[in-house]
Formats: sequence, C-alpha cells, structure tokens
Amino acid sequence: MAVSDKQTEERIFEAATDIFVEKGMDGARMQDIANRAGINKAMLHYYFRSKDHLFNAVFEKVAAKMFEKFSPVLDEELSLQDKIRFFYREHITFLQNNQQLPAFILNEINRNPERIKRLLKNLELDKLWMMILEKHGEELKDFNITPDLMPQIMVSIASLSVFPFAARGILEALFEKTNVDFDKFMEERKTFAADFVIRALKK
Amino acid sequence: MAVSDKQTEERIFEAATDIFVEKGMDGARMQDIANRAGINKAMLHYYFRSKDHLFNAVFEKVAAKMFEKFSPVLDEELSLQDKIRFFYREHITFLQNNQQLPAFILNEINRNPERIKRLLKNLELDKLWMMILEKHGEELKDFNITPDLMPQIMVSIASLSVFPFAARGILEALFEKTNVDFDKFMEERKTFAADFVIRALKK
DNA sequence: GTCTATAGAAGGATAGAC
DNA sequence: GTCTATCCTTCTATAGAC
Repeated sequence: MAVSDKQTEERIFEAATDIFVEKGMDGARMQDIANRAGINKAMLHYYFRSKDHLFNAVFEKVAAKMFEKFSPVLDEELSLQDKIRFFYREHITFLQNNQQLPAFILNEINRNPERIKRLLKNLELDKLWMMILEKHGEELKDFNITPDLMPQIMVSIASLSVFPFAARGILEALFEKTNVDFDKFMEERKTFAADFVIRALKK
Repeated sequence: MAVSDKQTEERIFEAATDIFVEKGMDGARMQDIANRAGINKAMLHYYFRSKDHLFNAVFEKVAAKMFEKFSPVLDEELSLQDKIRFFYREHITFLQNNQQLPAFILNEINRNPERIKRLLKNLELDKLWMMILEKHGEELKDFNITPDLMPQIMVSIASLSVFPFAARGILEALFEKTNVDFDKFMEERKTFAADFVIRALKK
C-alpha cells in the first residue's frame, strides 16, 4: 500500500498540512492530526517536539509552495501581454488545485506577522521589478507602467486571482441566487483577469 | 467616565468584538474578553450564554457593517465613472478605519460557510446588477459591461480594495525592502484602483 | 446584576513499557 | 520507533453567596 509504505514522519507531515490548512493553527487538534495520520499523539511529539514546531514546518513548506508560483513567469520568453495571460492561466490553475491556501496563509500571517518576514527575507522585490522593466523596455511605451507604479500594479494583478479564492465562501453564497458556478467562474477568470489587466495597463 | 457609564452588555460586546476580530473565534479566550471589558468571566455567560452565542452576535454585527458599505454607491446621482471613483474613496477610507475586518470575515466564513448564507439570504444580487445596468443604460455603450460579465466585474472591483487589507502582513513584509509605506500605498490606491478599473472597462 | 470559587472537559505534552 | 496511560494546564461553563 502506498500510504502505509510512507515513512511515519512524512505521514504526520501530510496529515498536519491537511488539518492545519483546514482548521488553522488555533483550531487544529493534535489528536485530529494523529487520527488522520493513523498513529497516536505521542508520535507527533516524538518527530516534531510540539504543536508549534509542527505548525511552523507545515507553514513554511506551504507558504514557499505558494510564493514560488509567482516567479516562473519571469523566465518565459514572452511579450508583456502574453506573460500576463500566461500568469493567470498558470496561477489560477495552481489555486484551483490548492483552494484553501490563500485564506490559510493570509490568516496565519495576520496572526503572526513576524513569520512572513523570515520567509521573505531573501526576496529582493525591487530588483525583480527592475528586471521586468528592463526586459520589456521597448514595449513599455505602449503601457502605463512606471517604476513608481509597480507596487500598485503588482498588488492589483495578484488581487484578481488570489482574492476570489480567499473569499470563496462569500462568493458562493452570493452566486447561489444568480446561478453562477464558482468553478466555472474561476475557469473563465483565467482569461477575464488577463484581458482586464491588459486593458487597464495599455495606453 | 464614558467607559464605565456604558451598560455592561454593551461593554462586553465591544470587548468581544475587539478580541474576536484580533484573534479569531478559535484563538479568542473568554478570559481576555472579560479582562478587556473590566469584569469577570461569569458576566459573559450571564449576558450571552456561551462563547458561541457571543461570537455569533459579534460576527453578524461586524459582517453587516462590512457589507452595507457596498450599497450607498448605488444611490448617488453620479456617472458610472464617478461612481467607481466614489466607491474606492469611500470604501478604502472605511477599511483604513477597520483594517482587520477583511481578514477576520474571510477567515471565519471559510471556517463556517453556513453562517454567511444566513446573512446574505436577503441580498438579491441579480436584481442589484440589473438596477445598475438600467440606471446607466445610455453610458454603457462606452464600456465593456454586459450582464453576463457582471460577476467578474464586481469581484474584480472588490478585489482591488479588499485584498490589500486582507494581505497587509505580506505586503508590509514585501514593501519593507522597497521603502513603500503601507498607509501611503492605500491612500494612493483610492485613485489608482479607480483609474485602473475605468481603463479596464472602457471601450 | 455582580462576584468568587470550582466543576468538568479538552488538549498539549511526557513517562515508561515494549 | 511505537504504543498506552497519565500528567498538568487551560478553558468554558456553572453554582451559589451577596
């Protein structure tokens, strides 16, 4: 059996990821994690010492998974427009397969802002922006993009794909009466968001 | 003293709001609420029976406060463009004064999606859209706005103002190295977001 | 209505046998 | 490494005096 072949530590880690992402740090119970992993509570402490240690391990893994999805766009040899389209296709697809990640990460960061600072200490955002600006130097005259606007632009781009997943509960309640299906909505959003941003940025 | 003159129930409710919004349902402690209200734990149960009852009372009040901020825009006698500008000015100002609300509400809804459905049972979103479309009928030929796009458009508009507050912890960590100040960023966003959306929607 | 004291349950953590 | 049993703290909730 694939499951029972897995090493215990890995089984615990995966169970903990499921439970923490679903319930959050405060709502998660060590007993629930042990149950899902198919072992007893004592093993959790044997491998991870404490709930806090276990949570930190899970959070760092999960947050890294989330953030690294933002970068591959940069390497692609595409026009600025096509990069935006590429980004939303890839990013929304990723979030479709990890629907609870945005809410989990946003929430846990607000509970403990220090955590994120450790995680992002290597990220040099200003240099990233400069790379983008330089790489697409010639195209930029067609766009409303300047260095000082980069924070607003980047946050706007991320908002359009991340927010709907973070707000899924509300959106589904709102959509219920209007016969809009959330999954279909997100599928269409891959192109809608790209078009929206491109029009917003084009001169 | 204004504070000690307040009726006990109200003092409890306000203290509970502060604590629940800050820590979430699972992280909040009845003792903390009692301390902040300046009374003992027993009184919380005397007035609100249980932590669950108290939380529900707080959540419904807070969520209502959030949602009702979306509607006054509709009553204003403004062009579509000016409504969008008006919305972001008002809405971001409201969120600046209630910075923790987005993360709190998004998170608690994901933990208990049923709650939101009760709250939104009176909201008839489809009729709202129709009202907007009818009211601005003549202007619409200049915009990429059709009934079937309304869900995407409305979610996009909300994303741009709500998401940055929900993600404040991340943004501040990212901004730290680039000398961007979050408060200044949100102040500028009142006009940036409006311009962004208007360009995105204009033909 | 308000307080103190405490019941009763739950949860994180550990001791110790195997 | 893995298990059972249990410790100890924390938390919600209530009993009962005033």
